[in-house]
Amino acid sequence: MKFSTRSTYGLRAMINLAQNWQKGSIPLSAIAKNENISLGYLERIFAVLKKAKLVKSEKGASGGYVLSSSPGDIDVYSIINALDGEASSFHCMDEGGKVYCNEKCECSVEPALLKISQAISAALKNIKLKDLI
Amino acid sequence: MKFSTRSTYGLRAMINLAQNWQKGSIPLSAIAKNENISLGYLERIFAVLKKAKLVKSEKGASGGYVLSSSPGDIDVYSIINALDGEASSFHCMDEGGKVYCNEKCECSVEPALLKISQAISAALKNIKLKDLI
DNA sequence: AGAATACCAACTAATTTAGTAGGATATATG
DNA sequence: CATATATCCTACTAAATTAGTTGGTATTCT
Repeated sequence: MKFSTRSTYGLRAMINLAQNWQKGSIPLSAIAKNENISLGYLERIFAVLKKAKLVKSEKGASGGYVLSSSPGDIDVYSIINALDGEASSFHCMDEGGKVYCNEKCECSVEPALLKISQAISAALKNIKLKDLI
Repeated sequence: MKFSTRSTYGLRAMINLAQNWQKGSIPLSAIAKNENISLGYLERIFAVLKKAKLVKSEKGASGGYVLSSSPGDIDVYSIINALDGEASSFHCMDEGGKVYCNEKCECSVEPALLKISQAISAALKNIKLKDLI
């Protein structure tokens, strides 16, 4: 289970923003250069992060992105969940955690997969950006 | 971060084996039918699980697969790690946990990604097959 | 002998991923 | 006001991965 580059890039960028939090808006071009990530790709990643209300943007010269709340209030789960879909869920599990592997599914594995899912979510929710600086 | 069907199928099959542990070898055809998974695909999944020494096989009629140790001794981390590569690692992180996003990488995110990686691994190592029956 | 099983390799269609290209819109600053 | 610097938006593409199929071979129980 590897994280996609999308998640990885997103996380690295968010950590970058957290490190420069007091400096106000940071343009993506700076982050792209810092982290050696393609600017165009990073733009689309930030479109998602913005939609998830994890960052705010300011247009125009000297604009850029800022965290929408303090590094202590944003957890890793939210970031990964926004970028790679429902974090720690399984192929045969829908958004609510319901398993649908069989038609007549009184599926014996449902509680098992759910348990694993929740363990990972809990672990990620417990890590805040502040802890990663 | 979704688990691939490979991991999901593998987990479901392993849970199935754990449930039938006392019955000895179970043929893949039974699991495939039970779990509604394509037999050919399941065969390749079990080739990996066997290589990782998580299951043992017996050829021939009335053969099949058994867990290599008791359901209390096999954890979810081992299964997912075998099937989907180093569990909870990142795009820019090699097997040892070293980050290589930049050439001149005294990379500031390395400890961060490592911390996340380890949190997930720990959560998964803590769940045994026995806990999922 | 025959059936059931593990084991193995090659091929394929579909999807996802990561990245590129080219622009439109907004805004701070000289 | 002009310009540079941003976000924002859409479409395209090459590469990789994924899930699955097919057609076998080797082994062993009955």
